[in-house]
Amino acid sequence: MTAMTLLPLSPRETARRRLLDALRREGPMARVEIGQHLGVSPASVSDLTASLLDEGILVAEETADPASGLIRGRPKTRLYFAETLGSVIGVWTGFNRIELRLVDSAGRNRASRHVERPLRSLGAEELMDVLAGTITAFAEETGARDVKAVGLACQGYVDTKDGIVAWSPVLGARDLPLASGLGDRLGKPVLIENDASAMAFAITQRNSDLRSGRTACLMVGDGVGLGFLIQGELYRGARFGGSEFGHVRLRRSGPQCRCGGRGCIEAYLADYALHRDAQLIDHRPAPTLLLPSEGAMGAIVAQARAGDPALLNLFQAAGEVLGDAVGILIQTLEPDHIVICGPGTRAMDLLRPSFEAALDSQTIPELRALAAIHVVESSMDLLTEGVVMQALRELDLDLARLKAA
Amino acid sequence: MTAMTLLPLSPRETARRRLLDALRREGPMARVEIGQHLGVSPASVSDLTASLLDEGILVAEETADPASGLIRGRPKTRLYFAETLGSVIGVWTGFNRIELRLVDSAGRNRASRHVERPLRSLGAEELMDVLAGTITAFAEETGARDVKAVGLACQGYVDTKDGIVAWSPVLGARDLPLASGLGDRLGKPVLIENDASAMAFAITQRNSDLRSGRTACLMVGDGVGLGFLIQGELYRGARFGGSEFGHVRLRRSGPQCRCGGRGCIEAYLADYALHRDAQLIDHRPAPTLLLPSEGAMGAIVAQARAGDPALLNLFQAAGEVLGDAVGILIQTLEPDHIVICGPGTRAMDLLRPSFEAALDSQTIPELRALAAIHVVESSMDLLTEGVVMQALRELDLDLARLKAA
DNA sequence: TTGTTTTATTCATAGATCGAAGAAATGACC
DNA sequence: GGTCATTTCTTCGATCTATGAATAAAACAA
Repeated sequence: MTAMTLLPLSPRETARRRLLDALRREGPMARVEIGQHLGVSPASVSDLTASLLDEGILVAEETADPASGLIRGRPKTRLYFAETLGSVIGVWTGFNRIELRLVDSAGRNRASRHVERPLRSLGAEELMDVLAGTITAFAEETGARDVKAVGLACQGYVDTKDGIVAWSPVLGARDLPLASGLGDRLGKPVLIENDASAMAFAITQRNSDLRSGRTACLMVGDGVGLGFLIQGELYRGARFGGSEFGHVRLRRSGPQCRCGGRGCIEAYLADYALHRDAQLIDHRPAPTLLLPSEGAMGAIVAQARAGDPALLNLFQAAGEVLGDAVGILIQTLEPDHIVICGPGTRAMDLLRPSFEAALDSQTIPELRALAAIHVVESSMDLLTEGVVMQALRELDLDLARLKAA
Repeated sequence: MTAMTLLPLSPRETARRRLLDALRREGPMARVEIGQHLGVSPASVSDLTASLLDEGILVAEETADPASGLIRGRPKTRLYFAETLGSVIGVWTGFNRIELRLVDSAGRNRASRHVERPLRSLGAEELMDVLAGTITAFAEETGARDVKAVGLACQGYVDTKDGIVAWSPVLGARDLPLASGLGDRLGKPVLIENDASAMAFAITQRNSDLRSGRTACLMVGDGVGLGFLIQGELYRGARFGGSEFGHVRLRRSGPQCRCGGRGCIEAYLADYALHRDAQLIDHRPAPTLLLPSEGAMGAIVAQARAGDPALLNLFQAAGEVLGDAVGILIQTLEPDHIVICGPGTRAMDLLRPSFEAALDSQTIPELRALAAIHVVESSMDLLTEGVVMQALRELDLDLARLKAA
């Protein structure tokens, strides 16, 4: 699945996308409501929905809206995605874990699962075999019928347009044509995306405030990533990748990072880093870079909350790095919104004092005041949600172009 | 002059702007050439140019293109800006210097000048009186007839849309309504812009490669600023300002910066910083934050090139900071082009070894390779060129809307 | 049955762009 | 000098998108 989103869209395609996006976010709507929601005339909505009904993408709901029982006038006929359109699978690949999600064409969750599986040591072909196998097994287990596309999110610099992983610390890959490799194995279109971008997309889809202006979503979890959106659309750098902000070096000789460098933001804040450093405090065996379980991370956080001074130091240092990172974002991009998200927010109470001190100490107060900072508690499955939404959008376009041809 | 550029433009206005921009960049062109240049049909060009000729913005050249003497067929009639449209003044305000430039409506330079004048100590009203006086005097000296607008660039966070300087280290201003204040005094529309953004705009207007994709222009001079462009249009943060990348803190307890903080990028790289630190080496009197003359800076560079070890250390540290700064830009924004520009490039030979070492040591090689780094030697007068171009663009829009009303 | 109200569609219009046909202005050639 | 070829520019009709206004549709209310 070449990400056609990134190529210029015709006015019709843009309008169509806006309509379908709104329906996925808001649920079934009548034509009038769609018009009001999008700021478009009823005539245009009628025209657009006529094509979409004709193509079988939308269907009119049989049952009337129960809430409208008391109002008189012609009842609304709400429109929604046809059940017969099939489903889409979203995947996230971490250092040693694969998360999977099955959704229908409306984006509603049907099943989700995760599998523990180290991926770093695998060669390119083996990696793609394992992923294809895992996805196929998931589809079979869940009885997924008619899977139309697969979306996959992973850490690293991902060329979403051409479907190539240019660089990834968790896959150990260089210029890996993952989309075509998986696509060939599965016989379906595959869209790939940077994981922080995927989560940022999911979060902004859920909050309309974050879709206007500029929103920087800093995801803290397995790694640290940045998803940056301008007017609700993901920012793309050279080769249409996202950002590798997590691998900005903040301290010249800091702890080891998965990328091979030292002192990266990620090397202080990511789960693997906190877990490793907590192990070192207890003089445990050689640290690994594996993604620790949520249970293990919860134990560390609980121990810190209980007052363990060494662990408190760890979180204090991490909070300081987080403050420095957000400070750089503010002074560089001056976003309207900064969202701190991902599993790492579980320890936000421990991070916050040093986070705010570091942030305030290095930003110009007038500029600091312009950015609203949101903390959104979100787990890894928001990643699969984000990438699945993107795959659905691409599918919408494919269907339109299929009809046109 | 409320910067209407930042409000959504109608399709007609967008087409009109693209046409006039192309004419200013390329010089007089025939309609066919414009069509080829912009990728637009001859019919559309005819339509647009008819309005522009009608409005008196463009005129057809009387003299035929001498190069086309040998070719047969109907000769081209080249179009260009009417001489009668008046002129525009561009201004840059530094810490203790004002640069001025007068251009005609085609953007051609007519006169330029600079004035030494400390501005930091002035109050808001006094500052605007001084600026208005300087601009009026410049207009009189140069015999500028019919000045239609003024563009002013300065350091700091500038709300270009509403014409307010939200924060500026050189003006000591907070939320200063500079555009309206100057506009009232001069009786003309005034556009204000961050200085690094203005220079970035001028540089990208001169090089078409830099107008596609994402271009980050790091200006090193009186201060350090970032102008970031996406597809040739300036990136705007919250409140429609640019970036204050120069005040990103790189070293936790580095040298004093004009912004009041310590260890900012600017505090190592700006002319005032290098000059101050060079003075300190020689145990000269208390350092000031004044902008040193080009002569003084040239002397320091010459002395370093001659092998002065203390000065070489200074430039080595500055180069390292430059490398760190560019590294952050690459990993955060992954631009297609990075331009290092401004008077600071005069010492690029001294900066380069430590610059490249620092850059390579902290960027992921695969990502580092995606960004082309350009060094553009450019003096302060490219700043006034940039802001004058922007004021001209606004004027184009004003004229169109005047006719429409 | 006849209105009233709200929803949805149809239709004519406006704006923008384009391809193709035609008009204009010149040199080439006999 | 007259005709033709060639290139530039304009005009005209067609297409596409979006809209307001008029119309049709589907209910409830009296």
